[in-house]
Amino acid sequence: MRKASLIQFARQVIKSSSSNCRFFSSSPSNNKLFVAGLSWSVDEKSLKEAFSSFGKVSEVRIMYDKDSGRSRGFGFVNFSSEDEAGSAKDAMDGKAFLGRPLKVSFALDRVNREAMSTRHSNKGTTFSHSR
DNA sequence: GTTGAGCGTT
Repeated sequence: MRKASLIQFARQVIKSSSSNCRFFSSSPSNNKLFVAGLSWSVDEKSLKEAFSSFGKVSEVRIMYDKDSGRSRGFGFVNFSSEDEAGSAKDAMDGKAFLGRPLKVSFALDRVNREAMSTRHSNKGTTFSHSR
């Protein structure tokens, strides 16, 4: 048996069980990585360049503050495979990036954009009529 | 010009 097969086996169990994946894997997410401890001057392309060295980065999302426009100091990195995500996490977690110790862990899937807004079917009232 | 644990749409 291979250790890679163990991961694939875990994924099948995750797909089979809707929410019990926490018991089979230490990672709540497969290829989504939560990156914190960043400097406030770090942007998405910098993190992508840093993490793409360990694997194929599919998406990089850094959270910014809408009140000040500056970065909140944390973000998310999506990898093409969980193996690369785990390698990047194991490699970048605890290391330093732009002068600050990096904190990398698996991300919690907070929301799916596909199921986000579809509730605007309510079109009976019109606020534009206020005068 | 600032600050420093965290899990999301800026």
